[in-house]
Amino acid sequence: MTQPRWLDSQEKAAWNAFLEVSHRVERRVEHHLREQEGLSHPQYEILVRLADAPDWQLRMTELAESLLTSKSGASYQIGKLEKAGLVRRSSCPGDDRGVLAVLTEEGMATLRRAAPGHVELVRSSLIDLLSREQLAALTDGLDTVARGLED
Amino acid sequence: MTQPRWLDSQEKAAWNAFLEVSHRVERRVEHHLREQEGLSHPQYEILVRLADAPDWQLRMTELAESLLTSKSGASYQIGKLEKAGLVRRSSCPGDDRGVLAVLTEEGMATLRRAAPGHVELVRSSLIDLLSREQLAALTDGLDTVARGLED
DNA sequence: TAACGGTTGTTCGAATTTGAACAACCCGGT
DNA sequence: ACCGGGTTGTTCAAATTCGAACAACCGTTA
Repeated sequence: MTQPRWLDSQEKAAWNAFLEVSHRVERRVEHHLREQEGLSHPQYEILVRLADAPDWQLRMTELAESLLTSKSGASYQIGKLEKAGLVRRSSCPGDDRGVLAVLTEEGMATLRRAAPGHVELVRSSLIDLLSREQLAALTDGLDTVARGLED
Repeated sequence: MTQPRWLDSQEKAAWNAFLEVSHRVERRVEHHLREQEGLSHPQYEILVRLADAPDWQLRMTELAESLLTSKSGASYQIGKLEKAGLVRRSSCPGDDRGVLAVLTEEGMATLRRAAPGHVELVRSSLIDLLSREQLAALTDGLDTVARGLED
């Protein structure tokens, strides 16, 4: 077995900073959304994706892939949102296996109510902490990584 | 109420890239470690922190803060690692409330076994996907954010 | 049309995380 | 010595996540 290519100090710093920021930001967002509207971050993301989708609806599988989560996880959260009246399930025309998650008016209203506070938190957690140049450079790096990780 | 400062397209791109990369990388690391040595990512991080600490030991609270997790979460994972023989609990000299988590020889051996594969995954998930300049810029941005988020 | 492999969404059990509650302990001021 | 506020680690219930298993359905092929 060949010698592993250990991380040098710069690479270690990059990895540690990445892990730290990921966790801290995720934690902040989670707490804030919970206190604000009683939503979890996954639930908020579901509302956003449905609001952006044509007719406010998406197939369960599309939703799960978009959220980078498991099918069962998506099913669980949609169940929660359905009980809360923010989303309803609908049969899928042309495919009896399919299920459409559809945003309700109440779901859209909740999203509109939560969005300003959420955006402010995103700003204070990431965007506004960086200069325009830093933000552009960060995005460039993250985009490159995202492309490299596509299956 | 004033108009919220919505994110422009560049800011939205930054936020989305950040979320996507966070999730994808975390998912990759989790799966890889699980298959490799049967460790979760939190467990691996515990072993790393203990291995770096003087006498291979840390107070439970120090550990929890270092991991950016809750005290109960740290307690749970230390319990798992203790059952697996990779860590042992020890009383804390000079403070009867305290508990020291101590890395065992077996724990260190497991870490040494897991480290090369983990480093390779970190490279293929982030480090090696970027040029030296991109990595430096990414680290700069993340460090700035980390400083801005410190409590 | 019957059969086949592939897809879709749900359900289940197991694992994990969190915050609150709690008991035990520490320490500075009285 | 003794409060009284703060700290420490564990336990608990609740929420969430995942993958495997499953039943139902799809489209293609024979």
